Amino acid sequence: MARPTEHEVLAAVLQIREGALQVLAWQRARPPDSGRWALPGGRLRDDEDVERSVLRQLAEKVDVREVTHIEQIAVFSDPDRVPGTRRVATAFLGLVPSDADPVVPADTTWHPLAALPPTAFDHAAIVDAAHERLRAKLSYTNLGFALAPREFTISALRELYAAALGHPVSATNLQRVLTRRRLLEPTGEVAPPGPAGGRPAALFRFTDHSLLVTDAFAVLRPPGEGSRVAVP
Amino acid sequence: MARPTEHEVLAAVLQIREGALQVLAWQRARPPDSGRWALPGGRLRDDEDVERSVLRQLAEKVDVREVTHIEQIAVFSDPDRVPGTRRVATAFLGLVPSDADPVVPADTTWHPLAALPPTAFDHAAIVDAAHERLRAKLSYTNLGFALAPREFTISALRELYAAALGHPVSATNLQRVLTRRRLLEPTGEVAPPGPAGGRPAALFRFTDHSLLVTDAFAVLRPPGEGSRVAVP
DNA sequence: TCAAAAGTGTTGTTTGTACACCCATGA
DNA sequence: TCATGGGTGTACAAACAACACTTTTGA
Repeated sequence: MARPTEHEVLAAVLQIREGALQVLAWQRARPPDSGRWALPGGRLRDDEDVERSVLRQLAEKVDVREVTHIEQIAVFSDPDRVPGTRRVATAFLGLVPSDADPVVPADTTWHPLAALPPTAFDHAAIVDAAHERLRAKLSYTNLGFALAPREFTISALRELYAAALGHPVSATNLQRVLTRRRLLEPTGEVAPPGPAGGRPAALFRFTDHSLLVTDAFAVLRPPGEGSRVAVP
Repeated sequence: MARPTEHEVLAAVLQIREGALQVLAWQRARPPDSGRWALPGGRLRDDEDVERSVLRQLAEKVDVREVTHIEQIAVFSDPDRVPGTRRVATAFLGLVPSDADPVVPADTTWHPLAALPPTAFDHAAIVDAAHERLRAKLSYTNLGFALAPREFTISALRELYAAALGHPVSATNLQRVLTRRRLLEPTGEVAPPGPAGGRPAALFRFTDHSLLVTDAFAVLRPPGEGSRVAVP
C-alpha cells in the first residue's frame, strides 16, 4: 500500500518571441520518453515549499530575475502519469517579458505553442492549462505587465496581446480599456518611427507590477464599491 | 535528504445553513492539535488521483451524492505546516446545496465561517482560500447551482447569495442578471405564501448543473463572439 | 381594505466595440 | 505632398444598479 511517492514541480514558462507565444522545454536524453520535450522542474526538496522549489529549479534554466510572474495552475496526480515511481506534480504558469532573452542550457529551447514537438508524459496538458489561465487573466487582470517590457508602444502591446490570446486585438480599444482601468500610463517619451516613416509612437508603462484584478463589471458586488482588488 | 513525505487531500466543504455560510470540520481527539477542528481529508492512495481521493474521503463524512461541486484550490506545502512527517496537501472547495442535511459522524459538525473555532494546522487558511474562490466564481459563473436546491424562489436564492458573498444582494437585480445570462428558468410552479401573506413566489431552477463561465463582459474577446464558455 | 411579499418598469451610468477622422513623421 | 503608421472623437449597444411602482396574497 505505501508505494513510494515523489512530489515534483513543473513550470510552463511562457514568453512572446518573434510574435508567437512560446514555451520553454528541454529535450530528454534518457528513458523514459527520451527524445521528447519536457517542462523544467524537478523534485520538491524537504526544506522548501512548492513556490520556492519552482523558482529554484527555474534558476537552473533561466535567470529568475527575468520571471515576472509565477502562479500555481493545478495538481496533476494520475497514478500512471509517469512510469516507475509515482510522481505527483504541482504545475505552474511562469511568464517572461518579451524583451528578455535568457541564456538557457544546450538541451533547452523555446517552442511555439502552435507547433509543439512531441512532449513527455502529461506535459502537453500542463501547457494547455497554463495557456488557458493566461488567456483568462489577460482579460480581467493587469497580467499583461508580465509579458511586456517595462516600456512599450501601444502597437507593440497589441501584438503581445494578440499573440497570447490567439485572435486579433484592436490597438484603439486595447489602449482605451487599459487606460480606463488605470493600468497604463504614458512615460512622456516617444519611440522613433520606423524606416517607412509614420507618426512617432508614445511610450507607456504598466502602473503596477503586481497582479491586480480589475473585475469592474463583475456583478453582485456590494452596493457602491470600487472595482480594483489586490491579489495576495 | 530524502525525508519521507506524504501527500494528503483536504476539503473545505461549504454549505449555507441557517442563513450563514458554514464549513464542515471534525474535532481532533489526539495530538497534534488535539481538540482543534480539522477539515475532512486524508492520505492520497496509490491507486487514485487527488480528485478521486477527495471524493472517497468525503464519502466517509457525508453522502457524496450531495456534493454538487468540487474543485482544486491550491497546494499547501510549507515544510512545517504539520509537525512530524512532512505532508503536502492539495486543498479543495466542495459545495453542498442548502436543502441537503447529510448525516455526519459524531466528531463532525458544521461551523459558521464568521465564527470558526480554533482550527488545526493551516486549515483556516484553506477555508479562507475556498471562501474567496466561491465569492469570485459566484459573480462570473453559474456556480450558484451548487449552493441552491433544485427549485427555489428568488428571495431564497437572494439569501443564499447574500450569505455566501457576505454583503446584501438585491433580489430584483439578482433575478435580472441571472435571467439575462440564461442561467435561470421558471418552473411554472409557485410556492405558497408564508403565514404573513404576500404574493406567492414563482419557482425557478438553474438551466445547467455543470460549471459555466459567463464572462459576457470580459474584454479583449475576438470581434463579435458569444459569451458562454464551458469549463471541462 | 390594509400590510406583506413578489415582481416589473424605468432611468441613468459604466463599459466596451466599431469606425471615421485627424496627427506627425520620412521620403 | 503623399504614404505610413499613431492617436482621438463620436456613436452605439450591452450590462447593471437603483428605485419607484404594480401585483397577489392573508388577515
